[in-house]
Formats: sequence, C-alpha cells, structure tokens
Amino acid sequence: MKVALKRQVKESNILSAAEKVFFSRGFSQAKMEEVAEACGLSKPTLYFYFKSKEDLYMAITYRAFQALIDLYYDIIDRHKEKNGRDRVIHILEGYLDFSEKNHDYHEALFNYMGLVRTGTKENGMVRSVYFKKIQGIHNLPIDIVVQEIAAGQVDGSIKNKKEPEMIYLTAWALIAGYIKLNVFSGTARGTLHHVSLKDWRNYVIQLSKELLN
Amino acid sequence: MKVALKRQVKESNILSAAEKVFFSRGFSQAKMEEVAEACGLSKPTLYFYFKSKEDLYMAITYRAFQALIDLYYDIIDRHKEKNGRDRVIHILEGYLDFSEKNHDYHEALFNYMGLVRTGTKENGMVRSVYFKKIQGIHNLPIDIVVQEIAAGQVDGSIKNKKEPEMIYLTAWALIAGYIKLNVFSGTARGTLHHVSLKDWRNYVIQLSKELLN
Amino acid sequence: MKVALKRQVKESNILSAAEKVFFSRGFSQAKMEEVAEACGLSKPTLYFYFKSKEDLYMAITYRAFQALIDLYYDIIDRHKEKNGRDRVIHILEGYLDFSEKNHDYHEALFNYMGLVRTGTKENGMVRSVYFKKIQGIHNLPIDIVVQEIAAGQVDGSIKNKKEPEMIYLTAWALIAGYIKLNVFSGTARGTLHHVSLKDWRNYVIQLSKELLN
Amino acid sequence: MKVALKRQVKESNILSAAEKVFFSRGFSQAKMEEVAEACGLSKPTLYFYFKSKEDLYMAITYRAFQALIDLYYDIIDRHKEKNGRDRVIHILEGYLDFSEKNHDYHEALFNYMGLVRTGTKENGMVRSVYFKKIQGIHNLPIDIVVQEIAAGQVDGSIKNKKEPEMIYLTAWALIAGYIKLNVFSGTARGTLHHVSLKDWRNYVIQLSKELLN
DNA sequence: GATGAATGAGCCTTCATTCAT
DNA sequence: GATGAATGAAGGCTCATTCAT
Repeated sequence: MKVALKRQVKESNILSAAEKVFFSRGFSQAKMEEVAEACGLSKPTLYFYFKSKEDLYMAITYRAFQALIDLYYDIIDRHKEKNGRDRVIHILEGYLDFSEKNHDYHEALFNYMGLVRTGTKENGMVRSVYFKKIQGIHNLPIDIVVQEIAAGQVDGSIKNKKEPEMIYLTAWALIAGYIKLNVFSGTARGTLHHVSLKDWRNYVIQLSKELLN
Repeated sequence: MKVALKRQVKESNILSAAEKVFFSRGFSQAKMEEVAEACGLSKPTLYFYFKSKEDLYMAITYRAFQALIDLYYDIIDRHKEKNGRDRVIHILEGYLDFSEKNHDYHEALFNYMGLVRTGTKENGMVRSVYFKKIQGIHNLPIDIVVQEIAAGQVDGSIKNKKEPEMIYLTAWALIAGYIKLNVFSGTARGTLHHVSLKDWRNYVIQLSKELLN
Repeated sequence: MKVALKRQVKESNILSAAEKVFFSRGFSQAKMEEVAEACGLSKPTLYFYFKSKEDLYMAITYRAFQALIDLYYDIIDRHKEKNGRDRVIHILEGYLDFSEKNHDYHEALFNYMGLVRTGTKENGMVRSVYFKKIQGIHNLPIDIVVQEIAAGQVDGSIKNKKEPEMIYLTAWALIAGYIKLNVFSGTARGTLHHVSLKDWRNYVIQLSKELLN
Repeated sequence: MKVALKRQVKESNILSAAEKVFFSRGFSQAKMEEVAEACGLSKPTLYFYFKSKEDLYMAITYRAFQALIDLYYDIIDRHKEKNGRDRVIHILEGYLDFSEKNHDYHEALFNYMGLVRTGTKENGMVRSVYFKKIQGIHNLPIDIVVQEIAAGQVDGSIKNKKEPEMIYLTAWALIAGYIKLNVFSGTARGTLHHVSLKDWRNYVIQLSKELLN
C-alpha cells in the first residue's frame, strides 16, 4: 500500500511538471529532456513511470477528464436540493470557469476527442494505457449534463422540449466557441474587438440560460 | 508577366500539395520530403519557392484567409439588394459551410490567431513574409460582418441593439464551437450522441438567426 | 571523482580522434560522422560531450594552448638554474620543435588568433565554452617568454636592450615564418630551393640567438 | 580579338567580385550565390566563365602571383642602375608592402603552396587550368630575388656569403612571420603587446637589411 | 551569352528511447 | 529506483552544379 501510494505521488509530481512543459511548448515541441529537468529526475526515470511521451500526455489528459468529472459531481452534489435547471446552469458556468482557468486541460480534452475520431492504431497515444482508461469515462461529462437536463424537463424547470442531447451540444458549442475565440484576446487586454470581455462573457452565459427556456 | 504568372502557378501547385501533407500529418509531423514528393519536386526546389517549412505553412494560412474573405465579398455582392439581416445570415451560413468543407483552413485560421496572441519573435512562423501579409488582412473577415450587422441595425432588419461586435463574436463562437464539436462525430456517422447532425446543424443556424432578433 | 575522471578520459579520446579528422580534412571539410567513426562512437554521443562542431574544434585548440604552455613551463623549470638568455633560447628552440612536430596545433593557435581579431559573435567558435577558456590563458605563451627576456636583460645575459616584447615578437615572426615556409617542402625531401632544410633550420636558430645579443 | 578582350574584361570583373567574397568569408564559407550577386550575374553565367568554385579560386591565386611578379619586375626596372643590395632591399620592402596591403593575396599564395605540397589529384583546385598556369610561374618570385641576391654578392654590395637561396628564405620567413603575427593586432589599434607596430615594422626591415651584411 | 528553375548529395543537429551500472 | 551514457532514425536546410529555354 505504502509503496503504491509513494508511486502515485511520484507520478503525480511528474505529471504536474509535464503539464507545464507540454502546455507551454505544445506536445511536439516539448522535449522529454525538459520534462525530466522540470521534475528533477533523469530521463530513464521518467520512462520508468511512463512508457512513452504519448503515454505521459494521455496520463495528463486522463487527469483533465477526472478533474472535469469531479467538478461536475461536486456541483451536482452542492445543488442537489435545487431543480434541474439550476443544476444545469451551475454546471455550464462551472464548465466555462474550468475551461477558462484550465485552458490547456480543455484543449487536451478536445485533442483526445480528435484522437477518438481518427483513432489510428499506429498513433502512440492510442496505444497508451491511459487512452483505454479514458475510454471508460469519456462519456461521463456529457452523460451527466444530459441527465440533468432531462431531469429539468421532467421537473418542469426546463421548458425547452428539444432532446436533452441537442440542448447540451448547443450550449457546449457556444461555450467552447467562446473559449476558443478568447485566443484572440492577447495577454489580458480586457477587450476583444472593442467588446468588453466581461460583458461578452455575461452575454454568453445569459444565452446559455435562455437555451433552457 | 508570363514569367511571374508561371511562378504563381507553380507556387499554387506547391501549396496545394503542401496542404494535403500538412493537414493530414499536422505541422510538426509533416516532412518537407513528403511535400516535395507530393508535388513532384525536389526539396531544394521547395526552398526555392518558400524560405522555410514555416513560411510554407503561413502561405497556406494566407490562402485560407483569402478564401474566406473572397467568400464574404462574394456573398455580399450576390445579396447586395437585400437587407442587412439577410446578408448577415448568408454570411454566417457561408462561414459554417466554409468551415465544414475546409475544416483544415478553419483550423489554420485559428492557429494564426494563436500566433498573434503569443507572437514570440523567435517563432519561425512570425518571421515569414506571409505572416506579415496576413497581418494586413486578418481583421477583414470580422470587419466585414460587423459592418453588415451595423447596416442591418440601421435598416431596421436587425432588432438586436447590442454592439455589432458582440453580436458577431457570439454568432462566431456558436458556429466555431459547433465546428469544433464535430470532431467528435467520426467519419460521417450522421449522429452525435443520438442527435442527428442535420437537425443539430439546423438548430445552430436557427439560433444564429435568432441572435439577430 | 571517478566519474569525472572517466568523462575526462572519454573527452580526451574524442579529442584525439577529432584532431585526426579535423587536421587531415580541414575544419569545413571534416564531418562529424567521420569523427564519430574515428572514435568508435555515434554522432549523438559526440554531441553529448561537445555542444557542436565548433565547440569540438575549440576544445582541440584549447589543448594546443595547454600543450604549448606546459612545454614552456617545463622548459623553464628544467633550466631554472641557468640565466635568462639560456632559458629564452631553450624556449625558442622548444617552440620551433613544437611547431614542427605539431604543425596542426600551431595552425590551430593562429586560427584562434584570427578569431580573436575578427571575433564576430555570430561565429559558432566564439560561442564555445572553450573559446572563453582559451581567452583566460591565451596571453600566457607570450607573457612567459617576455618575462624571461626581461630577466635576461636584468641578469646581463641578454645584451639587446630593446623592449622584451619586440624582441619576442621578432623571434616569433622568424620562427613562425620558417614553419610556414616549410609547407613548401613537400613530404620530406630535405631540401627547399636547393637549400638543405637542416642547414636552414640551424641558420634560423642561430639568428634567433643573435637577436638576443 | 575584340571578343576575346570582352571576355577578359568580364572575367576580370568576376574575379574582382569573387575576391571580395572569398576573402571576407573564406573559401569554404563563400557561396557561389554570393559571388554571382557580387558581380551582378547569375550563377550559370559564372559557370560559363569558370569551371567550378575551385577554378575561380585558382584564377584569383593566379592573379595574386601575377601581381607579385609584376611588382618585382617593376621594382627591378626602377632600380636597375643601383647595386644588387639596393634592389634586394627594395624588393623585400615591396614584398612587405604588398603583403600588408593585399593580405589575402598573400594568404592565397601560401594556400597554393600548401596545395603543391599535398597536391592530391582529387582536389578540385589541382584540376583547375589556373593551377597549371600557376605551376609555370610559381618559382619566379623566388628566382627573381635569388638572382638579385647573387648579383649583389657578385658586385660586392652584399657581404653575406651564404647561399642566396638561404638568405632569401630567411628574409622571406621573417617578413611572412611578421605579416602572420599581425593577425593578432585587431582592427588598427597600432600596438601589439605594448609594441608600436610602426617601430616593430622598422625593426623587421632593419633586420632584413642586416641579413645582407 | 544569359538565366530561372531544378536537383543530388550531404551535413549538422535533435530527440525519443534504451543499456549498463 | 535511479542515472550517465549511448544511439537509431530522422529532418530541415544548404550548396555546387546543371538543364532548358
């Protein structure tokens, strides 16, 4: 047990260091050498804990999924007394927050989705154990929200009678697009094409809510 | 004249071949060797026309911008008799179409936007002549639509009185998010999480229109 | 300790192999591939020990400087009981010997001097750590002899009252020129323009001595 | 005739441009591209006039030999009334002057000498027509001076009874060494190790003269 | 004579990965 | 567990040289 725990801690440290490197340089430009330096270990030690560069990246992605899922469960738990609409709204706001604060996690999630689509077996990523692990949970973020939307439709708090999936996809698209467009706003200028980022953010949230009406 | 034209044709051929390679493998994985083969030339000849790998990629991106801008001007021209709202709607549908059909161009556009944000001078991309060329036109796609939205507000066809920029950004976000999420739908299955892609697409377009109300 | 030593030995082996290659082909024509083969290593391993081709060459030059300096100190030590004149003569003969036997080291020394003069920062050589190391010792060979000449002037064994530096430079020029002209004498013919190389050598040494009178 | 002349002029222009490039970058670092630009021609045109890069360099070297020989004949002619010693002194001073002003020609001369020694047939230089042309005159600079020294010994103006060749070689060595050491003196500082370059130059000339006593 | 375009051959350097200790 | 040392396999780019016009 102790040993397993120690290993987990070590892996976690490595992942944290690896995140910095992968997220700042991008996957292809990141070097294992840098990762090793960043966590104060030697390259062979890295390979002792993770099979390959791709394995390391998938482990990070796995973390990202876990973080998002944990967040969703946490939000639902904190608002279990409220109606479906409220829970969905909190989740959407939570997702927006999460994506803004962990922009790179958000990207990792989408990168994984791209892998699933074109999943070439030759891709080192797909061969990683973590890829398989993610496969087991990758629908959860969607399923959770879809379920809450359905609940809202049942309890009457959500008037929109379209399929919960479509409602979710659309809200997701709006928020994901908002996040993506933020690449335009350089280093914290606060405006994007004369638009106050704050105002825009509120508008996006408002529209998300309206989607449920 | 003749000579300059020949060169342009040649460059165009190279770019077309390069697109295939860059878009299928991704920039870092793409090899100049492959590009050379793809267009039936030798590597040095490639370098005769384009200074570097990055230069080649930026030339492709320049093409993407041009294609989008041409499309916008074309749409506006074809609907110059109509009111602002109609022109905006046609543009948004045109953008959606363009992004679906030229998914990689769409990605190239966003990649460029990322460059502008973090524009490290050391980046080979930023040093390319084509980067500078793009800088001269990169606001056009936005400006054009914003202008049309404003026209619609003036001619009364667009009721939404929010800033044209914010309206555009939001519509853009929705569509860009829609495109991004489509990575999930594998090779043309027609559904995404039980949702008919066709239905969803219509819903997204409908919402874009409602945004103008 | 042991480890550091091992590394030094390895570096030394590489340098010896590199010398052969660089000196036979010349720097630009020499290939890292050849150097790698010459020392039974792979190219990446070469780069593990030396940052670049230029770095390797500067390391060789550093060796050349060390060898010459060691020689000078050794000569002085062996003749510390004698007067200044004798020591200077031994040093000059030592230099001539050294340059004849290590013709390429001699060239490397002069090549370095050229670098110092035109030292463009862009030059890979100048960026090498070894270049900086050499900078710390490159005046020693001169300073040592100058000091001995001064000593000879003080102890009365050297009558020439000109500045020690000028005396040294002149002796150095004579010998360096002699070495340089020897490129003419092909592979050991023993004569150069009807002149017995042996006789000429003696004449040069004799003149060097007379310079001190 | 006219045509041949035109060609000579063109070749001469190319050579002048090539000299700049070869002398500033060094042979290996010099690019034919640069030479072409420097003389406002295209690369193929360069190759129309000179077989190869090496051919071009040997043509330059041929020029250097011609320049030196012309200088010698000119000096002798201007001082034909004087005795041998005077003519030799003027020649030596002329050589020193020439080497200082045309440092790169001087180097080219020595580079050629090195080729003669190790003359590998595979070397592109050796295959050049100009190499063969130089072979026909490369002894002249030496022969001329040797002959004058002999004349001086006969007319009694030169007391030194050593073989003229040895006297010449020694004077040459002294001067060539002086030139070589000047690489040390950076961009015109006027001193070299506290020694006034002017003083040192005079000393070297003085010693050259004494060599004839 | 002149040149835009093309290329074969090569070279330095990098990097994920592994061996031996 | 950990690491210094080693490497196979590339990949971007350069350059002397030549073809076709």
